[in-house]
Formats: sequence, structure tokens, C-alpha cells
Amino acid sequence: MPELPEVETTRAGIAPHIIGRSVTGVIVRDRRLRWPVTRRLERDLVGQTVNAVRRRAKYLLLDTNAGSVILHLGMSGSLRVLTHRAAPQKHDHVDVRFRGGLLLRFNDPRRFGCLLWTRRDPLRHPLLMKLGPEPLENEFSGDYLWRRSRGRQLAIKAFIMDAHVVVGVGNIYASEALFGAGIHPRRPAGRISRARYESLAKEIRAVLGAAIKAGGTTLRDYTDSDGLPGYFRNALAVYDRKNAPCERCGEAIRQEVIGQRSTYFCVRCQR
DNA sequence: AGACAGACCTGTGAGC
DNA sequence: TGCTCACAGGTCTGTC
Repeated sequence: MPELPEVETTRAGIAPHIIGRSVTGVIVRDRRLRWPVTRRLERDLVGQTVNAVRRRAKYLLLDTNAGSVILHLGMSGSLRVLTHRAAPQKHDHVDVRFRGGLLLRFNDPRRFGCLLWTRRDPLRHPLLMKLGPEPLENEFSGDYLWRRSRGRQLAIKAFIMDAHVVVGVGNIYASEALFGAGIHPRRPAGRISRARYESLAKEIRAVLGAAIKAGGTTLRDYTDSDGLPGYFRNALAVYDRKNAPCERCGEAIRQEVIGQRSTYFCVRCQR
């Protein structure tokens, strides 16, 4: 369920605990994640020291001298830093144990997440290589979106959720950003003006930035690496607010499926 | 190339 | 209380 703010919050939460620590063991209780956790990962990771914890899109990268772990939380994954004594709970699939008494524990009920091992530059990995720009970096702009969208018939909602266009815009924040920009989620991406894309890019940055500051959104069961809930939920204008009044005009918020995903919007404010 | 549907998997809440 | 059903924060893969 993590969207980009949750992933960034997780990164910031675990990094200070594991950077500079050496791995003493990897315990895999269930290797059946989106792709199986390989024995190669277990073998190569043990004895290594974590040099950095980076994020690219919604992937977390744990860098060592021998290679990197590419980790994705999928829909329901979470990471926690615990002591060696902490008893594993249901869906605690993988522990990475560190010298000094701490461990990093990966929990994922739906098992859509993954832990991959690569000995090369993780940014060159097939999964990461063709990703679009980070929304909070400079290459992302309204002009960029406008250029990429020319000729596209796809609904704008699906367009901005395509990680090959821009990363990190998940289902919640796509609805929120489109509301902020006043754009109807079904509008074909190729039929939106440059000026409106400027507004949309600004909204995407604003909503993601604010959510990161607030520590992520909590709907049902998301918790960050310390097990605390996020506090951004109260700030959602449309997501999960079907039939509630629009905060701008009072119209009832609609919910429809667009691009196979549940979408929330105001028919009066979004055109 | 682009658009779309299907797939992966478990938990939860609504409705009966 | 217990059953069934629809749906859930992601994104890869296959087909047309």
C-alpha cells in the first residue's frame, strides 16, 4: 500500500539504524515473493556492510561493496528495525540481521513485494533502467509532461501513474493531484494544454512533498519503520471520500474505475 | 508503440 | 456469529 511518501518515510526511518552495520545473517521464512528470494542474495549479503540506503521510484536500494538489494514493498509490504529478540509474526518473510543486535524485518501479507540481489549498478537493473524522472527532481516539469503526452489517448490519470512517464505517483496521489489541478481524470493525456500541465506538475510535487513531510498516508494498516502511523490521511481532498462534499464546491465526490483503478474526483471542479 | 486486461496474494469490511 | 463477495496503497507481463 505504500506510495512514494511511505517508501521515503521508510527509507529515512531505517537508514540511520543500518548504515555502517555489517550483515551477520539473512533469515528467509518464505521466499515466495513477487520473484523468489534467491539463495544468492543470502550468500552474497552475509558479511557485507550497508554503505547507503537509497530510493529510486518506490524501490529501496541497500548498497554494499559486493552488490545491492533491490527491495519493493508492493501493495502491503513494510520494513521495521527490531532487536534480535523480537519474535517473528505472521507474514514476516525475511530478516536481515546485523552486528550489534538489530535486524531489518520485511513483512508483506500479499507478497507483491520483492527482494532482489544485483552485483551491478542497481540503477541499470532492467526494472529500474527505463523508469521516468523523480517528481521532486528538476527534470520533472509541466513542460516534460506536455512533451511526453503528445499523441497519447490514454486517460490522464493512467498517464501520470505510468512509472515510465514519472515515478512515484500512486493511486491516492494521482486523484489528489488531478483534483488540485482541476483536471478530469478521464481527459486524454494528449489533449491537455501546456499551462494545465504546469499546474499538474506543481500539484504532484506539492502533494507528494507534503505527504513526505507528514510521514505518509495511513488508510488501514500502513505503519512506518518505527511502527507509527502516517498523519497525511486527514489532508486527502478526494481519495476515499465517495459521496462526501467537495471541499471547494460542495458537490458530492464521485468514484469511478479508470485504468482498472478506483478514482475519486469532483465533476464540477475537474474538467 | 500504445492501450488494455490479467496476473500475482491475503486481509478486511459490507451485506446478508 | 458466520458466510460470501467485492475491493484494497503496485506494477509486471502478455495480447491485440
